[in-house]
Amino acid sequence: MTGDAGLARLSEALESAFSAAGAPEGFSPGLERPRDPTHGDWASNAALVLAKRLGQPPRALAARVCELIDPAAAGIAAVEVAGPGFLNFRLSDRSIWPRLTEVIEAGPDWGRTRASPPLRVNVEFVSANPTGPLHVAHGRGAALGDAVASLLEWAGHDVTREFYVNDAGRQIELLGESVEARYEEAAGRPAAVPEGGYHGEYVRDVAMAIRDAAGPEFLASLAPEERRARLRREAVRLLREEQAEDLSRFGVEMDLFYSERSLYESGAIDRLLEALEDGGLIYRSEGATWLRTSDYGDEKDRVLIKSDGSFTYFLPDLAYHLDKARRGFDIAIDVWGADHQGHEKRMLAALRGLSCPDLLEVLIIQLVTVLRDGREVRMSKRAGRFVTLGELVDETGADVARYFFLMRRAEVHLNFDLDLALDTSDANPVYKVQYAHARMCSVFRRAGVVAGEVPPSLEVPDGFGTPAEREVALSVLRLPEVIAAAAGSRAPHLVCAYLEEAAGLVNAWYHQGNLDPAQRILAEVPERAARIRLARAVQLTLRNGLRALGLSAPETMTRDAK
RNA sequence: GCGCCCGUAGCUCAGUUGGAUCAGAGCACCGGCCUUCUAAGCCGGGGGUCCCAGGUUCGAGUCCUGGCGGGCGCGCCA
Repeated sequence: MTGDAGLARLSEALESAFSAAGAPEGFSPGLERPRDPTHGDWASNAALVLAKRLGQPPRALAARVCELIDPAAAGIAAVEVAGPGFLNFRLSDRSIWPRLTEVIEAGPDWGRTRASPPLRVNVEFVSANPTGPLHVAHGRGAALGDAVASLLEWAGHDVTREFYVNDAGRQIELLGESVEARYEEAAGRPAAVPEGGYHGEYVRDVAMAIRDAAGPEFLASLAPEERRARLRREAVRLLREEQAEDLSRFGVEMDLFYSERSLYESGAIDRLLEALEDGGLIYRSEGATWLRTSDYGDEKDRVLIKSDGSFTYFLPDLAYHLDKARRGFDIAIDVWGADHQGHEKRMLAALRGLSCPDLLEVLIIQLVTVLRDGREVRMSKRAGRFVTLGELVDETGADVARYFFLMRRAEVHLNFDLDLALDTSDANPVYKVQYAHARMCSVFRRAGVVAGEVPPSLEVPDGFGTPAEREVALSVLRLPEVIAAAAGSRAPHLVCAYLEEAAGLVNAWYHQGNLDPAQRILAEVPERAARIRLARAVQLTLRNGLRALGLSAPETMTRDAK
């Protein structure tokens, strides 16, 4: 829960040095991590930023700050002026070890930070129509939404995971008619799936399941209207259950499934229409009722009530989003597929018109292409032919599928490479990270220690045996800031990149022992206890990083016989 | 035609909030090492006009403008 205490020390020492050098009140020098390790552990460009204001050459200013900074207070071993006026800092090894102690003490909470202020955040994702199984695109939304939610929790916010169920409206009617057609067919009566209806094989399965559960005589005894209503209701219920089951197997647990139908029943839609009427935000034209979204940034006004009297999708959806504000959420994050991108402007505009300008944040995720043997696996929703999320999880496992969905930014088209996903070597980034974690656990078993009982702090060693060891230690310390940054920018892929890098450093460190047995973690040398503690710190870091993304961190992994 | 997203190594992509110490990773390829602290590795190497052209700046892969190329969306469907 601590953030980075070592960085805070350096930051304070640097600030007071700048202040003594004549920096204006309230100036806080920036610190960043240089890409090039020869530039030290931390660097500041503050002298360049201030040079003009203070009327001094950047290098001279930097040199002055160099003299003024107190190395002991800052926890640094060296500071130097570089290039046009950068300050490069090298942390002292003695200041790093106590921070590893903090990592071990934090244990399962290592990586969590406190948010100020903590916000109530609603993350809405998947929200698939209950008209069929979830497919791979839903999987990407599920992985991303759940990971963003989790990262926000790790960053100290209060999060609700929510699925909006479109259990009303035209698509549900079509589903009911499609199921009815399959039911009639099975009874030997001629019937056809309606125009725009659902043709997938699962529709037949659903129809049969309902018939068998209710008893064929019972359904046959109902009046046609009643039977259709029942088939529709039962189909929605079954498909919702199936979706929830698929999500659960994928490791996603929703806090709330919010029913669209409930908005009609609670009167929320009527109240919204009244409020819109009173506010003069709607008008009638060509027999329809329109919302003045173009007054608030949309390209054109949008229909809420069609000329046949039925509602568009937009009306209940708007009522739903207003309800999120009513329930007290500070932020509502919606995860939408690229095909819904056109709705973003109208929803933001409508909420602006209804005095909720800052509520909604929309994350648009681009499409997913599944590749097998380097070729695209073609999908067709109309023909009901697609890769379902369930099939994907069966084939790759939940961890692999989730990781592959998360490792790219949401804005880029995703190529899901099934061949790489099924590779169990370190070439597969998921296994690379999980293996590194399992290796550390193996070291504990070999040493006969229980991971949770590794003492956080014995005496602090003077330094690190090798540069590889030092790099691992510094990498470990970055977890909280990486998670907080990923949460802030709603970008789980930043955590993936970090974990892969950390795993690479761990592997390099570990494999040194193969070349030189004295470098093994468990070598009988004085450094052994310190190395076990570093192994524990890195194991916690990998595990908590994986968990913050919603993945597991196995302690043992069996490899398939080759 | 309009809107959103993308364009960086052979391939897949990172590059954090408006820059500096930014030409990067993984895979593939080539060369060397290891056969283990179980978990298919480790080290090194080649390879790039960061789509193009302007602009802002002391400084642009990053910001602005205009092009070009690709994806998606533009219903009183959801």
